[in-house]
Amino acid sequence: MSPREQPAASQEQPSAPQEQAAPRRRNPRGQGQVLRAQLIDAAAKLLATLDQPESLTLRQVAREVGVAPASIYSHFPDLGALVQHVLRLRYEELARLMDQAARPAPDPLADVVGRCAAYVRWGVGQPGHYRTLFGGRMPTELITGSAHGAGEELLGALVASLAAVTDPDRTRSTPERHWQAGLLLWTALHGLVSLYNGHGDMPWPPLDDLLADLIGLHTGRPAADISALLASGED
Amino acid sequence: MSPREQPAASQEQPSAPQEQAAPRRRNPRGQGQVLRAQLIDAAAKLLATLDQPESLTLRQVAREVGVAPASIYSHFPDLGALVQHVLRLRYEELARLMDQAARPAPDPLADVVGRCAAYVRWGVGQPGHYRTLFGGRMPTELITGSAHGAGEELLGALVASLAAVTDPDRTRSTPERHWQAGLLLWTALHGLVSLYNGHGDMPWPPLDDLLADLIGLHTGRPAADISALLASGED
DNA sequence: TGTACATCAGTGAACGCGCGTTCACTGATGTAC
DNA sequence: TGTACATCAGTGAACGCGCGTTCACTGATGTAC
Repeated sequence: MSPREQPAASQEQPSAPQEQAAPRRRNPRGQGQVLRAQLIDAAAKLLATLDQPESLTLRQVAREVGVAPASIYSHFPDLGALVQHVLRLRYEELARLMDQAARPAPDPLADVVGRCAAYVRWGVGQPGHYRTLFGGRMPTELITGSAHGAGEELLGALVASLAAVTDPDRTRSTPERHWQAGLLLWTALHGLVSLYNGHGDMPWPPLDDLLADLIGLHTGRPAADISALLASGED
Repeated sequence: MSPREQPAASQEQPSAPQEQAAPRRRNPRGQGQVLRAQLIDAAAKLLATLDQPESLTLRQVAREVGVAPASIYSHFPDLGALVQHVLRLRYEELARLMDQAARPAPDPLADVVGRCAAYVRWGVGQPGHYRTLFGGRMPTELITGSAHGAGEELLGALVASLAAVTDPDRTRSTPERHWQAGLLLWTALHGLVSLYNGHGDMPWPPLDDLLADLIGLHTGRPAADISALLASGED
């Protein structure tokens, strides 16, 4: 993981997609869903880029695509629906990355380390998306409210993964305590990502060192073992 | 700590301070600073109450006090300066509460437990303020940027407090590792407050149980000891 | 003791802006006869 | 093979709103002479 890079600030300049030249051609007949995909891409890009993603506007998305604001209504009832769609995609992406990071794991510790590392790396790599998903009121209304429940899936997998390390044969503790331990691990990961993203000016140690200590505390394993697994799991 | 109470939602109804009756009397001659104090109080109340405190507007503050929007400019150059002032007060309040919670502590463990409990209780008691202080970009610009540095004070005290438990005679570890451990404790506390405030719909265990486990992990002490200290430290 | 003046603590109207949303429309393309 | 029509994929102008900020002003109160 790189020591610390500025998260591509550029708040107020959406890069002016096509200023005056090439004023976007209307899609041909059966291709209405092309704009839909472009709107999703543009909203995703803006949510990832803006450092206050909650203030994304419908007109910003329209400008980014190069389309009239009214055109969005042909594809989404309002901006909320578009953002909700993007968040669902991001959520699925994160859950998939975590599962993929865990799948090749040769043992339970590597599994939980893989999941945690995937979570933290995704979070610090896309601060805007992370903030939109987990930073405030949005997720409750958009994700859980949409009867999707990827949040509980993600957390459930983490709980199981942690329990497999701390209580391999599930005899030492109760499901309630496993849940509580997994929840606590999640809050720790969230706190790390969230403060790291928001307070870049502080003197942060390398993220992998913090992550190794963090996982070490929650699993009861030596941080050195975790560090080795983290290093082997880097791209 | 109470099991879980709704954080006084009421987003769009600032309680209509004085609808038509009693239209606020101008302050007498030397009392110009009275409005200043009222503006600070109103901004503090709104920041604490709104569940998206970052979208506070100058006109909302003016309405809350019952004053013309332009009147604010006599006391603050803009809304940012007013918010900055409020945040500084809240920050000092939090730091003071943490110190007070630690002061009567008979031993290092009670000291760190007192500090953590004060932090978490303040955070879940005033979600809006917590979010404004620690939830995003604001603190960096407003607090640290204002050459105040209460953030580092708060964190520094926590680092020292934790080190007094894990390394009483400061021989087992280095200042760098103490710093890293304290920082990790802070991120854990932040993650707990932040997710608890933002995801009230999840099945949360009692906050004190989570806090006891959390401090237990970071100090290496039994959670039962922490629980006892937490219970004795309640109001 | 009276009075002109200065100052204080705001007010009220106006500005220009970006916003979400609506509505009638437009022009290209496919399809029925 | 031609032509009227339907549909698709948007457009462009307008609306009303709340916002930050400005500017000339107002009315009460203190102060100098």
